[in-house]
Amino acid sequence: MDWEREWERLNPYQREAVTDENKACLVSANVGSGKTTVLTAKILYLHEVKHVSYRYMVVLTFTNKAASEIRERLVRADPSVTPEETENFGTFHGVALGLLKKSLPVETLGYTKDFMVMEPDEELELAHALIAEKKLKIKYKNRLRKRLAEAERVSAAGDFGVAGGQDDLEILAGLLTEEKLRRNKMTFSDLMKNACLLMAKEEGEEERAANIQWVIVDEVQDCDGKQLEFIDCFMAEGAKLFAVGDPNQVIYSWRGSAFHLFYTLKTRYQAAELSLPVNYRSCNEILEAARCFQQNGGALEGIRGSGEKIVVKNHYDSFQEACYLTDRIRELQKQGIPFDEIAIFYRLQSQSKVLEDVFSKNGIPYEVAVKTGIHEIPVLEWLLRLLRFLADPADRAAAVFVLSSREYGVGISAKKAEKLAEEGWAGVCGRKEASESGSEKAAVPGLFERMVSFERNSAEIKDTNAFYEYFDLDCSLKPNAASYGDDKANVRHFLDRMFAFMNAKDLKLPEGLREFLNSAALYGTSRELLSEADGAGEACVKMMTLHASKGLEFSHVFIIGVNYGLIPLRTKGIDGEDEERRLFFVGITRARNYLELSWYTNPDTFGVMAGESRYIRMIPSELVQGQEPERQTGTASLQELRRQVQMAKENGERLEEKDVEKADGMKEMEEKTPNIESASAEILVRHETYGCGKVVEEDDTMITVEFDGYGRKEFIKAFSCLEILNGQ
DNA sequence: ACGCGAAATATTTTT
DNA sequence: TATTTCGCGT
Repeated sequence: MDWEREWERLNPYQREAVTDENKACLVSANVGSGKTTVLTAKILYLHEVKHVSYRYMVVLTFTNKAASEIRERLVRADPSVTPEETENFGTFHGVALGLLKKSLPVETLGYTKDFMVMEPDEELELAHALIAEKKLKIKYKNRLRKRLAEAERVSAAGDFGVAGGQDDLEILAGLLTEEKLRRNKMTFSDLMKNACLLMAKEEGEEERAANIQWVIVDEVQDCDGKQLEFIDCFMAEGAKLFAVGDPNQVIYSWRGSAFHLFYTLKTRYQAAELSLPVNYRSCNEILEAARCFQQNGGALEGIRGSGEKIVVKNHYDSFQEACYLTDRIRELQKQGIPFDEIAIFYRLQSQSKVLEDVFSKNGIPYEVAVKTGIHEIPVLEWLLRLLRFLADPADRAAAVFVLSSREYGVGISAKKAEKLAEEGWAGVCGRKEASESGSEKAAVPGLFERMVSFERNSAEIKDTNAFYEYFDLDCSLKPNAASYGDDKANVRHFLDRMFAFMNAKDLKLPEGLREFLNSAALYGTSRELLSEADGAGEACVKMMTLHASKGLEFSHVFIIGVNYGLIPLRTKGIDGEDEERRLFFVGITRARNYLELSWYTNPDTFGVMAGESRYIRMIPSELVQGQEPERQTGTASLQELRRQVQMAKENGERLEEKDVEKADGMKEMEEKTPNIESASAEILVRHETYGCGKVVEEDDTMITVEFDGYGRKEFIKAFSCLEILNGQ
């Protein structure tokens, strides 16, 4: 490979980081400063110049996406790398799983080598089953997942008893651990915990860990305690550390990432501190604005020069905004900006709904960045349970789910399925008594029997078709159902993936299935497991939360709802507020060329204040291209109509609109709003389900509409989806 | 089983 | 600030 060429591309700061010789080196990498480039270059440098085998490096990332990006770049620069050499390149959890499977003595903890990864939903189900079985008293059962995670963090931090549980949460946690061990399963956090535990033990460590000479970490600022400990295990064996991260992009501290992490690492390993100040991504105006939200004082230098000013806009409400964005995106597209270079960021997932509605009505192709995982597709969720049962016939909950599923099961109640599963158990244990409960079995189609006898027959099932036919899946997927086509495609695609995985690893069915499920648990959120039918294709406008925007970049970025109460979100303490600021920083630094911020005059969500967020006023005005509030054309929302009426009436009698400082702008507006009936004789509206109707009464919060055929209906204004028909 | 006041919680999400 | 849930009283 051509190391010289790679070297040429680096700036002096990047070079310094790549060649750093310290035992531990912490690189404070600013946004858009070529973090991944440095990471890849470091790996290549160690290999090419220092002659360190890839095998002696551990490369840790937070997400699968980051892991595959590094691997891709590595292969591009050095096509000779093999997957075997880079076994320890991956996510923290992936690498931990690999170590546990290959070299760590899991037996000493009571596990066997073929343990399985337990997905979060499975753990939650198990917890609920245990609560029912042991009659535990647990408060806030619907927030159990959060409470358990919290309890685990607290106990990991060593504050025993501080949790001071008023319920049986701690007992439950204990039982859960026991049960997981009994079932030979580990959750994501168990993977980290157990890997640390076993690596810290002395026996056998010299042979294994002493080989690791370098630990290379991406996005260190997101590490939690366990991940830090994992790194520490390698360090204890004499490995060197090269970690890259950005303290300004700590936006997941609510998930347990340690905020003082840079400081901790610096003192623990006397790490050298370097920085990558040069931002290659954004134009000056955007960087200038970003600096206002930087908390960690490192310099942020741009090299791109000036571009467009930042645009700040004010919309009446989110509906108006969505209409405006529709036009704006069309306009941009006419100027040659492709859809997939445009992104819209917001604080809350729920904010995407209005945009989705308006965009799909107006034919703007969009994609909401939600994790389109397996679990959101019912048929795959069902299949997954089936596979889980096949991998572990002791998993009764999985069997019950499969059989009693309304959509794909055999149409029996959960209770009956439970009973059957229990009897089936007896059947499996002592097969001779099979004829005993003949009447029960005859009533149930063959699905269950096939599930139970799968293990015996699995050797003959070598591909998707064989599997599909063995279970007569056409029968389960119900050819008459509307979703049959999609379901079948999804199932077959998933099975294809499974068999491809097994063939690639040269595994047969029973073990191969377990391996595949483990891998699906860790990498399953990626789109690869889903059918290509949905997703792939034309360029789309991307819509996502500010959190989800981290690590991405776009030419044009719109951040919407920059109001008090949303950005920043109303938070508990000062530290939470700091994180909101970092979140905003992350958002604005995604933009390469154009950034537009908008806020609502009349937010339609409770708890959100009218008026621009303090954050907008923190941006120096010379960077901002001022803009008058947009006058609405075309379809008017109810609120907009009200505004127009008000404007007409108070013509000349100017409102004190300069008084932006006031947070109670919304209240003020409502007080000054005249009753709509005094200004307009008859207003016709349309409702999604009731059709057309006439407004008969309206006050500040409620509106009453008379519909043909439905009579009078009352709506709360903030929630009503009424379209004005004669608003102009 | 139901009603009431007090208390707690809300948002972001990868593996 | 609004909604949900808990726990205690009937």
